[in-house]
Amino acid sequence: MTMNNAGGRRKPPTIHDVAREAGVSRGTVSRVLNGGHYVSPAAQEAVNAAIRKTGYVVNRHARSLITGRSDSIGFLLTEPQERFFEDPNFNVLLSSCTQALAAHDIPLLLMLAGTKDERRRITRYITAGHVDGVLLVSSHSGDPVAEELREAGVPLVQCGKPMGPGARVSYVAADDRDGARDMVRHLLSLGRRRIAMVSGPLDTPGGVDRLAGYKEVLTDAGIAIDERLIVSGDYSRASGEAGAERLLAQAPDLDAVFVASDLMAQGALAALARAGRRVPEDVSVGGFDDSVAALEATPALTTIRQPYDRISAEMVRVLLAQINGEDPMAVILPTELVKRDST
Amino acid sequence: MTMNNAGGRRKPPTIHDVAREAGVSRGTVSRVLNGGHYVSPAAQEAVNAAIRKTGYVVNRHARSLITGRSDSIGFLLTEPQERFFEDPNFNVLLSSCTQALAAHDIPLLLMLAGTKDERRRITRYITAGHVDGVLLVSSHSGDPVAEELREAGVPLVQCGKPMGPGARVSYVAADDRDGARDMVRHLLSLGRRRIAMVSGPLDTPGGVDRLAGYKEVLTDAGIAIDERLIVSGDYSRASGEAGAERLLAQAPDLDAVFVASDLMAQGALAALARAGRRVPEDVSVGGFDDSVAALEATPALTTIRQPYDRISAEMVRVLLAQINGEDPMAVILPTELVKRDST
DNA sequence: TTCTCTACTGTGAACGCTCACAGAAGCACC
DNA sequence: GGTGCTTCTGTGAGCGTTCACAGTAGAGAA
Repeated sequence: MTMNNAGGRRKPPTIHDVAREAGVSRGTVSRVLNGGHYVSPAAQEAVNAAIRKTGYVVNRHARSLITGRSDSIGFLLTEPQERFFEDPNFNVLLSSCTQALAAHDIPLLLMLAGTKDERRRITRYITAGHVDGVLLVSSHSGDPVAEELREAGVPLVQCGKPMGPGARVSYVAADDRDGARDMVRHLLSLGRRRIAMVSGPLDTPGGVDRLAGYKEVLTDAGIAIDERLIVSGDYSRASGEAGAERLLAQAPDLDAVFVASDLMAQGALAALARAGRRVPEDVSVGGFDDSVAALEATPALTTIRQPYDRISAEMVRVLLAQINGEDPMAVILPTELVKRDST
Repeated sequence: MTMNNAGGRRKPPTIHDVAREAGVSRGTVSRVLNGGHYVSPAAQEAVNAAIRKTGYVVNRHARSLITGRSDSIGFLLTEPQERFFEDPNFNVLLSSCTQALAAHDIPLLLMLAGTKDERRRITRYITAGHVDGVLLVSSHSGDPVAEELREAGVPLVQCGKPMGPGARVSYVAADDRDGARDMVRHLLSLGRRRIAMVSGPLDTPGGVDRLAGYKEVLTDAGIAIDERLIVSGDYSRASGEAGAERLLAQAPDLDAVFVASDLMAQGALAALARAGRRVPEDVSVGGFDDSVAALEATPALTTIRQPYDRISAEMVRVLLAQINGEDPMAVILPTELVKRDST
């Protein structure tokens, strides 16, 4: 029935047109549009018919001007774009956030701000009020963008723990330290004693916490920390490969490697295979994330599962709460050890 | 100097506050904001100082309400999300579109509408006027979303030729048919005569045109078309692998395969290797796209380069022109044969 | 002087919507 | 018959901008 303005040139109908068509006032149409409370069934019906007939779509600019809301959420990624495409975690996180927002009928806008220039443009867009809140993903979590948005009063939830101690910013994260503890305990239970680690970047809480969990369990077990058994990478596959090579050179007697991400673990497996070490016979390998990278690896990776679906759901919940005026909060979710063939 | 509203609770300053602070009228502030023509240097200066002092940011909702513009562009992808992450072409297309828009200081909003539900939500968001125009990427190019947006009068440029014949919708595409011709001529020049093809989906113009180019060159060379040498896939790696296996079964005497995408070609190479065929000695393999998949393949793929940077630039140019009231138009760009190790 | 032109500035009226308020109608209760 | 309550409806104001228009001042030409 939307036979009009096929060319797209004519002005779209306004709430006024709908009101006239339905024989009611603007107020009544507005009430129907926003939930339909205190509207008689007859009026309800008439308005809906008029909307169908005119092909009316609400002008969100006009609405936002009054309400101060845009009813949309931004998913902001400040990583370089290649990382976004390389790391399967983003895929999972993105689709589960989309799903969580779908329950509230809110569209998700993806914003890739890998370059400085783009970061500026996107920040301006956000602070102009085009989205009600932001789900922020960035591994460098002392991110200036986060600070800028927070200062501008934009509701914000970060994925992963931020670096600074007392920053009043919401975040949702898996319990990195506890996950690391589980993995190292598992490796110990297999009889391994020369357990190496490829950690994440040490300027991020995720990198620091996983390493801390590793050291804690070893110390508790009476095993001295050997710095030759520790290197760090940046979560990319290539850095995992390089890290494992370094470990093999520094500590050829290692009998297990705990790698702080599945993608890095893939690289490490490649390096071990090249060095002639059999996994899991000679060396046990543990990953972190439980992304598809863990399943695609040969052998399939034993890893620590990050509950991405729950993380997304919590991020959305916290963000919406904050949009409604609640205070920032932190949520830490438990991880789970997933045993496969690499240990 | 933006010391105010750190908590984000106080109302942001309006153009009125700036005007008062600078001792001028709203009109003058507005003029400074929009290019600064017909404003005295003194007023210019005063307004800029007032903006800095108050931390004023223009309210885009109010602006958009009047101008009918939002100064942002949507990049809409109606593919399933996995495909987006798998196919390196999207990465390239996306970043070059971002770059092309950056020249106009326009932010790009990425919208992934893989599911029907999400498609509805995003379509509503777009038709409500939240973006000025849409760059649409979808291989199923008779896409109902395109039709809906066109009907709603939203400026739209599609990447790749749309399916329907006379639809008045803008698009930018590489010359698929000509690219295919180049590749098949190249294979012929190497002395190959049993040239097989893994085409794209035959319900898309890209799939059809590349196949047409293949048939045309063979026919011109006096070689009869053998249907056993032709299968089709969906551009994914897996479908390329399956396609090559089918070809090997149907026509074991093939001496070349032209695969309609690099990603599928990767799969085909895997299948050929498993069957013990050496590339390029026993079988020459040609791809299409020249994405990173072509370089990552072993051996490196000879392929047809799609000029993604030019495609993006043209998409943006055509879209902006259309936003400014110009008529839809089609742009076809030439491809280029890139010789590497697989032929 | 007077007129015209240019450079600049201020003002009211929109843009399309929501929100608060006032008012009407119907019903029940004392 | 008044009073209070609930359900529904219409109206005016206002959100923060831009835009068209009117108006001022100064320079140069007649």
